[in-house]
Amino acid sequence: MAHFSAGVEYALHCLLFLVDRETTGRAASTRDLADLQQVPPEYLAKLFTRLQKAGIITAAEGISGGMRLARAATDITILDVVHAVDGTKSLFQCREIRRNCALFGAHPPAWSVAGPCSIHAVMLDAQARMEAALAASTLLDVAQRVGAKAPPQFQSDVIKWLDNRATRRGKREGRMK
Amino acid sequence: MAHFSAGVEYALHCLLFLVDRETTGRAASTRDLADLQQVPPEYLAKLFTRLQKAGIITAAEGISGGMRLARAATDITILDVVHAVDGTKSLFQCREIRRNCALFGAHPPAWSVAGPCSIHAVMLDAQARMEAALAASTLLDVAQRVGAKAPPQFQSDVIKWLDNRATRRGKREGRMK
DNA sequence: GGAAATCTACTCGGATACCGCGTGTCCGAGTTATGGTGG
DNA sequence: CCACCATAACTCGGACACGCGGTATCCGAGTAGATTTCC
Repeated sequence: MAHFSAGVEYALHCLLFLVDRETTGRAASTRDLADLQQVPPEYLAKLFTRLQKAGIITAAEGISGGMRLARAATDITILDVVHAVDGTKSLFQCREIRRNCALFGAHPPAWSVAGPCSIHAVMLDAQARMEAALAASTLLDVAQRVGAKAPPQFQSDVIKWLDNRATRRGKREGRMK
Repeated sequence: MAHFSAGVEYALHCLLFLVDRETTGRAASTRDLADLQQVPPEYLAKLFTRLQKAGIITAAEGISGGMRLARAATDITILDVVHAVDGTKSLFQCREIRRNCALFGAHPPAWSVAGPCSIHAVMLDAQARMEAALAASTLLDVAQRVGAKAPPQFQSDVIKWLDNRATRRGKREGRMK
């Protein structure tokens, strides 16, 4: 399958909405963000705890709690989010086949295991270039590219949609004042 | 787990031995290559059929058959092998979450799905840089780096080991002339 | 001694079993603002 | 009118079920060289 999990995609899309939401200062709950994008709410909640541990978002508990960005959107790279959600897993897991050569017997000679495996080195280089590309774009970069495609009122529509759901919380059924 | 399968590692290590073997011109059987590196023989055989379909190696059938490189080692990149074994799978599988926005209802507007998803675009760029790195090193590059670490007689020892196993094929037990 | 049959080991391809991990769900615990209630 | 309590909805964390794909194994079919057998 793909190297990056579905959780990375979920998290990134949510964070893009949080970037827009930064202007108003209001927090957004995981349930509302999940309903907004039709993704499983409990699964999303689990992802957000990882984002919080990584210092990308801050969570407010209680009935009017929710998530907001922990630092400026220019200070959060795509790589940060990937690492927070998926951990720092590597593209290639070297099994040190070089030490299994039948000519060596039980104990491979020192020269054969000195330094990194040459195949592994190529893969590590490829991974480093990939991560450099992910570290080069920030949340704000992507959010602006999305915002440039949407019509002007779309962003405020989303803000209204989230605010509407947030303000009718805790109210008794049908007794909104 | 890791993005590149274990098959990629098996195949690359085998191909490195085939590079050394190119000088003598003799083919190497998958069974011998598997025993040389302690990897499962049947699994390796399956990998080699994929490498053959990709035009990386040629196979000779029959009792004294085996594998050899289909073209020069300078003409086979690491990316070629990865694609032959794992197929062209992508780092990131976009699920088009952008079209699931609750504000859209059943049919998302045209502007929301125009062009590639912005998150997907970042991932595609990262993947392109990774693949460029893998396409930059050839089998010969890696083989030379391995050969530089090994003592001089090691390469000939491997050739002798493989030749020894190849020549005692088809002979009746204990009746080698 | 030479031709035919047999045997061995190889490549090739499909079917299948196993198992770990990603994905998703469920549940309980602790927390905070709101609405209702009693003094 | 004010203090207090119950409720709703939130975050947090662990446990668990499900399904897919990577890994590995097995088996049968076809092929080519070495050996044996037979004329």
